[in-house]
Amino acid sequence: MRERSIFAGLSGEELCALGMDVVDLELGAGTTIYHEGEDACCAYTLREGAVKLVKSLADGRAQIVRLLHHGDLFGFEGLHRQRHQHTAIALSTVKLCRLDLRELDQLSQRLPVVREAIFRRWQRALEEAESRIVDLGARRAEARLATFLLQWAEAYPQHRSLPFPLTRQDLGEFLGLSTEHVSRIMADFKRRGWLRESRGTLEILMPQALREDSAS
Amino acid sequence: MRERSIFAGLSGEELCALGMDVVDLELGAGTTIYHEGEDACCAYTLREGAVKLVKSLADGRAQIVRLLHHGDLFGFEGLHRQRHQHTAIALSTVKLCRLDLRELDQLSQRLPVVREAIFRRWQRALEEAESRIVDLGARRAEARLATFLLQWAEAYPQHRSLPFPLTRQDLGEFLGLSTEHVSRIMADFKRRGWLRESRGTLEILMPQALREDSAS
DNA sequence: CGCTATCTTGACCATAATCAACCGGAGTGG
DNA sequence: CCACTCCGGTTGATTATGGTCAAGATAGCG
Repeated sequence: MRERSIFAGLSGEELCALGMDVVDLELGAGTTIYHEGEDACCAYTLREGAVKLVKSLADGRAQIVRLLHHGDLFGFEGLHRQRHQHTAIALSTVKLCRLDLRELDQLSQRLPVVREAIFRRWQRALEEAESRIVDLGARRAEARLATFLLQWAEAYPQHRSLPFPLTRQDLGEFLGLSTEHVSRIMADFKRRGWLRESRGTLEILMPQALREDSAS
Repeated sequence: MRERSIFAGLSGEELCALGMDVVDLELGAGTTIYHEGEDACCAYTLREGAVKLVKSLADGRAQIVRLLHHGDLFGFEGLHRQRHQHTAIALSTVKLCRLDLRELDQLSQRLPVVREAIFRRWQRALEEAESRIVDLGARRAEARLATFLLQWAEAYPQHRSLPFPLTRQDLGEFLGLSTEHVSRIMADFKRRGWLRESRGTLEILMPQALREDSAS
C-alpha cells in the first residue's frame, strides 16, 4: 500500500553518497521539530516513530493536518514556500534524517528520479488530504474514528499490537472532535471488544467490526 | 494572490506551439467532464467558468473536494495514477483547454519549466486542501460559509457582483452541511444586510462583517 | 397557467460540545 | 512507604449546533 522506502529507493545513505549532507537525528517525544511560519531551511524524512503536523488557530486550539509514519517526508513545502506551513511535533521518540533544502533543490534539478519521488509523495499527500476532507465533511464521529484506527494500523503491518502514542486530545485535534467525545467512543469500542489498549499500544481485535462501523 | 495564468506564463496557445495538441472546449452548465474511477487520458485547464471536483460516497451523498476557477488545472492526477480521483462537473458554462496526458508528461520531462509549473499548482492544491481540513475540523457552519464566500470573491477580483452558480446543495456538499442549514445561514446573512443575491450572482455588501464572522 | 426545481421556514431530533466532577497512575517529596 | 499532586482519561448532566422531516414559497419554463 504505502511506499515505505525513502525517495522511492534512494535511502538516506544513498542520498549522502550523491553529495547531500544528510544529518541523522534522534528526538524525544513531544519535541517540536519546526514551527509554523518559521523560515524553512530543512526537510526531513521520518525513519522511525510518528510525527504530527499541526496548524494553530487564532483561539488557541489546534488542528492536526497530517500524521506521519516511518518513511514519510515532511517540511518539503519549503522547496517553494519560504516558510513552514505547519508545526511539526514528535509524538514518540523519532529518528529523523535532515536534508538541506537548498541542496535538495539542486539535487532534484539534476536528478529527475529525485524530483519524481518528491512529486509522487506530494500527490499522495494531496490524495490523503482529500480523503480527510470527505471524512470531516460527510462522516460521523464514530465512523471517522473507526477509519482512522484502521489506517493507523496499516502503517504498522507487521505489528499485532500497535505503537499508539496519541493522546485523546491528539485524536480529537486530528478528527475534529472534543477529547471527551473521542474518549467516549474509544471506551465504547473497547466495551464492545473491538479494541484493547494499554500504555501507548493498541490492539485491534475485530478489524471487521471496525470496518463495518466505518462504512456507516 | 492566485496565479491566474496557465502554466505560470505558458498559455494554451504557447503549449500548442510547443507541440502539444490542445483542444479548446465549451461545455454547458451541469456537464460531467470526467468520472471518478474513469481512465484518465486528459487533463484540463479552466479558461472560463467554474468546475466542481466531487467524490461520491457509498450512501449516495457527495462531497465536493475542490472548486475551480479561471486559470486552475485539473485532471492532472492522471499523470501518476491511472484513474481520475474525482468526478469533474461544470457549474456554469465553461471554456476548457484539453491536454493529452501522455503528451503532457513527455513535455514536462523535456521542459523543467512546465514540470515546475505543475508542481507548484499541486503544492497550492495541497495547501488549500489543508486549510479546508482546518475549516471542516475546527470551525462552525457560519464561519465556514463566511470564509468560503470571501474566498469565492477573491476568485473574481474585478467583479463587484460575483458570478455565483452554486446551489444550496453544492454549498452544503462543499462545506459539509445540509442544504437546509446552508439556506438558513445565507438567509441570515442577507437579513443582516451582508449579502445580496439574485439569479446566479452574489454581491458582498459588507465583507468586513463577514470577515469578523469567519474569525469566530 | 401549471409544473417542477430550488429555496425557505418551522418543528423536532440527534449528534457532539461544554462544563464539571471524579478516577487512576506516575512522579515527587516528606 | 505513604500522602500529594499532576495529568490524562472517563463519565455524567446539560446545552448547542446542526440534521432530518415536512410543509410551503418562489422562480424558471414549457
